Amino acid sequence: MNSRPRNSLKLISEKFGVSPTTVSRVLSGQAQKYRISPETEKAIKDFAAKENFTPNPIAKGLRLKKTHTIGLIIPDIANPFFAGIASQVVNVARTHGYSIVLCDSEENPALEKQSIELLWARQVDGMILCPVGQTPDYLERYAREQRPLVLVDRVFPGLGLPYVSADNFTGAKNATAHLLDNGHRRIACLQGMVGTAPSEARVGGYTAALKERGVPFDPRLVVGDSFGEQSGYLDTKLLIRATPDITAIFAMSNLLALGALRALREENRSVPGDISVIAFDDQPYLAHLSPPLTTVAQPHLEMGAAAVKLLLDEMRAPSSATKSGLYLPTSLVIRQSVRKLD
Amino acid sequence: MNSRPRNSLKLISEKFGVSPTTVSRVLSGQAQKYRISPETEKAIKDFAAKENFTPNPIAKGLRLKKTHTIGLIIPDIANPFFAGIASQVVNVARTHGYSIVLCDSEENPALEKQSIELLWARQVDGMILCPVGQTPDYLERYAREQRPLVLVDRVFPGLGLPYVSADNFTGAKNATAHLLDNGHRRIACLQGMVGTAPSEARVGGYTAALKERGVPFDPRLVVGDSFGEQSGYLDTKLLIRATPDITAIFAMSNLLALGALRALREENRSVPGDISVIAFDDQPYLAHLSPPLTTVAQPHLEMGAAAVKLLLDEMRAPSSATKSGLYLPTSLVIRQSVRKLD
DNA sequence: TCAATCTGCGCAAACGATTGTGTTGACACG
DNA sequence: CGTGTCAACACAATCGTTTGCGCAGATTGA
Repeated sequence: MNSRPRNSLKLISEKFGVSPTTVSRVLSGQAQKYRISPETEKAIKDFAAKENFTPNPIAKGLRLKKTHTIGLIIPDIANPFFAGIASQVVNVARTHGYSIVLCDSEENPALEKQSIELLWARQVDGMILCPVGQTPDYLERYAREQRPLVLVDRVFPGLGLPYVSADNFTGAKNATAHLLDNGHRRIACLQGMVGTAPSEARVGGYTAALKERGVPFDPRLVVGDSFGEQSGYLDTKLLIRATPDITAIFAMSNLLALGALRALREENRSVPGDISVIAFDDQPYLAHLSPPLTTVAQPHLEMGAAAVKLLLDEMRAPSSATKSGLYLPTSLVIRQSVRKLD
Repeated sequence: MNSRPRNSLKLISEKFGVSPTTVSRVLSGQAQKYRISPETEKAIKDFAAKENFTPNPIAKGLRLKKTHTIGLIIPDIANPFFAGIASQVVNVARTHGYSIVLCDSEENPALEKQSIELLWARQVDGMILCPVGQTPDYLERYAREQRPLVLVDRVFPGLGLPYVSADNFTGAKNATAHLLDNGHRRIACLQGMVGTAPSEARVGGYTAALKERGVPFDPRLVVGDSFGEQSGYLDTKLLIRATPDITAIFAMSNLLALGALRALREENRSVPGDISVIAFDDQPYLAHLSPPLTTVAQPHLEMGAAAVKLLLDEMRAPSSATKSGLYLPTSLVIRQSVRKLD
């Protein structure tokens, strides 16, 4: 009733009067190495093709201790940024013969840790992780244990784990420079979760640009503590009350920008008439907002692809000398949310 | 070097001077059923907890022919609609002890078929599929083979497979009625891929609403053949040339609406001043467009959750009498893209 | 005292592949 | 005729679990 016999090496071998060994060797292309006769080989191959039989990966996994499976942990797969990463991870992995087991940590460090353990227990060959929190703690252990694990986006350099991230520093620096070029001097900065590498790097780029132009840095202009829409909304509201002289807002995520727009609309500030806005991370719909938003585009597709490739390297070489991090360049997409001041 | 010994029943059993059988029974909660002494039980349990050992799922899968794994095939994980479904699938599956193997068919029927085969070969216990094409052909086989498989969104009723979808008919009907209520009579309809259930149902709802109000149906007003942005853009362009008297556009997807907006902007038609627009499928950013778009919200989170539950049912009951389909209600989200005509 | 019952486990065969090491029969060569 | 070579495979162990029986010793009842 519940049994779905399917095929197996044994079944096939009986059908041809040979041993499972022979079938296995034929199907793994070792036929001539083991001098299987061409007739036997052809018969078996034809049959396998007709039934499109593949040796059971579970049994294979048990024997070979390789599951051809990669774990992927994402803080929120419904977030387009991460969905984009995931899509490339899935596709590149597939072309290399790997399947993806997907976990969603729901922006929850505890669940993230749990998922990591789950995936290792499930014998994945390697893992790609977009960490959620600030504290790597247990990640360090995996680094020591030499497990194939690569970090994406919210990376932790210095942990001894390979990682790939956008060049947040330069991206933010260029965006800020763009605002400065357009005459803005009082530029507010809606940052993301403090302590995370992307947020720190972006704020770093922001201050670097200011310093380069000799514009004084005002700590009151750097606000926020989350990448979410709520935070963008609230902090923008507070901002235009506390420092009404700002002429531009640099929102360090997509959602922060949306929140900012909502707040500005409620406060009857026009964009870019009264206040210019730059977002971080491009998404198709940003072009359709009112106004179309200027933003720093992250190469999130490339990030996903790069992560898989780094991981594959890591998986074949038990662990080369130093784990290399990878920063991918961003690009400034100029639309219509920045006004030129005179 | 490559060997990661880890733990195993055998290792643990040797540590406690018992047999692997005993350890297995303790860890699967069969201790008293097999009269394992409380001391032995506790010792083993404590050790397992400390090392947080779990019996190797691969070996378990081989023995039990159950992998506690569900396959999920999505046409495009980067599409927020599908990403939303996926997020719920992952989460609900997790709470039931199942992991998700994710495949992306890239809107490609051939790749879809290939992915299905891959997943079955990988011994998934069940599968959730968002089909891409119009022709079910090979799906029928799985229905006959009684495999646990549930369809989502682009469903095929009458195939003998359980499915879950939004109530596209009623959703479209209500949206059209909303336009009619606002005085619109010449309502164009940007449909999706013809032959797919969602598109047919939505067009069905549209015509039903017209008929109910006695508004004549004009076939020239129903155009398009894809859910993509390009199609929305192009067909809108053509539409306002061919039938300039339209006062409203019902775009039957998100992306179609974006395309329509782009075309209308280029043609200098204001929304909703000159032309009203209703979209299908709500996404957070629609509220931030100019103007905020009125749309038919699909319960895509619920759809994902329902799919998993249907699948779990299917997996425990080899196959009850008739496979039931499930239509989840939509809701009309009224924003500012529909103008009241007088 | 002997059989019956109970306690507390162990044996060994799967599950479906992979692999190092045989084994067998045919043929060649000297 | 003896031996060596070669073609064409087969054996059996192994990966880590689960599970239907089975079994030895202790206790109990009559």
